[in-house]
Amino acid sequence: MGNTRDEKRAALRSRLIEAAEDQIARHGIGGLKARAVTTQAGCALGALYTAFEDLDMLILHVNARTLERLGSALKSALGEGQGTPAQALQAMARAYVDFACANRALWIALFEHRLPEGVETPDWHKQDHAVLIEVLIGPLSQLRPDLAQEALVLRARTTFAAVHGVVLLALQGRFVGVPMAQLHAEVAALVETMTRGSERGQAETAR
Amino acid sequence: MGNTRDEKRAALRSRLIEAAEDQIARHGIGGLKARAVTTQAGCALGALYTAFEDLDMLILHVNARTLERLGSALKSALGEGQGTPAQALQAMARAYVDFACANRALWIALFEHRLPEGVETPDWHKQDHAVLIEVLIGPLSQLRPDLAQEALVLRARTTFAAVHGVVLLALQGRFVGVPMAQLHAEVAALVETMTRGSERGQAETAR
DNA sequence: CTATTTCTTGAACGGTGTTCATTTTTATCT
DNA sequence: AGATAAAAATGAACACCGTTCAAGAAATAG
Repeated sequence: MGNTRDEKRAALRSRLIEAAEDQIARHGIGGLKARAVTTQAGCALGALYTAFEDLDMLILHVNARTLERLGSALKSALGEGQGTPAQALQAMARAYVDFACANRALWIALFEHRLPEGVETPDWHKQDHAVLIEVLIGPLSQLRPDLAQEALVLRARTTFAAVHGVVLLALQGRFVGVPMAQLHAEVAALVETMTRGSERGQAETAR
Repeated sequence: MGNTRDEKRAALRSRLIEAAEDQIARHGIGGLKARAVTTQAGCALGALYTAFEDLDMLILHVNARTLERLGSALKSALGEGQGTPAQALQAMARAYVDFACANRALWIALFEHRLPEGVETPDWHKQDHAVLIEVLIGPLSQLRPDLAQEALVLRARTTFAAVHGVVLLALQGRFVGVPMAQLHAEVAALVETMTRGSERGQAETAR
């Protein structure tokens, strides 16, 4: 049996990711410690560095899993919210807020984690984020048929970032953030304002 | 002379804040080290802890200074952008983007820094953030005279957070962020969309 | 069963923020 | 001014962190 090696290696990686996910969910990204995670995964301290290059890379794998679940939630909301583009955007915004609230620490880890100075995010993980923008392209292109593909992608990033900013400041508990009790309502109001502004603005943009 | 003690103490605090500001500006908030900052301030390692409770508290003082400068920039933009509320909001958004770009690391430090689990931000520093919302109340109340004061404050926080999100993801260099080259244009487009949506939405909100 | 290769282990390393006994400086009192 | 008391500055020492690597354990091949 020559594949026991690879199987054990994969199992170790899996156990480490699971343990890291649990640690981050419970203590935040700053509470992820190499010793705690290896103990919980049932391996030696050094084993972490045979499975992953780095603690940072382990975090990236946790984030990849979180993004996968978040992507599913958004796609599901996009499927259910079939009607006007405005309804689709509202459904996805709601799903985004719900996911962030239900997976607070893991969601925050997606955007709080920073690689050390000079280290670039690996390409495989960059692509994991793409879904956050892709789901917006459809409804946005209906709302703004005047925009070219390039401008549409930019506007999708901007739209995502706007909603994201409201959720982030709220969940981080920042002083300037919206209180959690009003988060759903305020995000809904923002999306409504943005869709209305787009509908009306569409004609004038060409000047 | 009995005030030499307090003068020296104040001078030490000032030197430490200045050194910390320089370190953060050059190496980011993660590059702020107690030994480097005390060396640059010309004092012993332990002196830091006679002047401030903590490295975190030193960072809060740096952030307070940054917020003061940012507040001035926003107020100045509000004063110059006298015309329609839409113009005022555009002027302040532009000033916000300009400030963030010109003070990248210090601005990022405002929102990336997190206190350890369980430690609450002191009240004096919470109030330092208030200006970010206050400058929006005026133009927003003109744009939405239908909203009560309470709802207006909420909407101001949401509006700020939306613009903030776009700037943050861009300056952090996140994959889903808007490229820096398009940041000004996209923020301007977002503010325009939001103001148009508000003007049009104002009547319908009561249902 | 032995020899060889491969992987796993955890003590050790360098670097971090923070503390505290010691020294040095400052203020007070005759 | 000099002696004494109070206060503050100092930096070695501590606890904890991520990461490495010589040594041991395990798996594979002969």
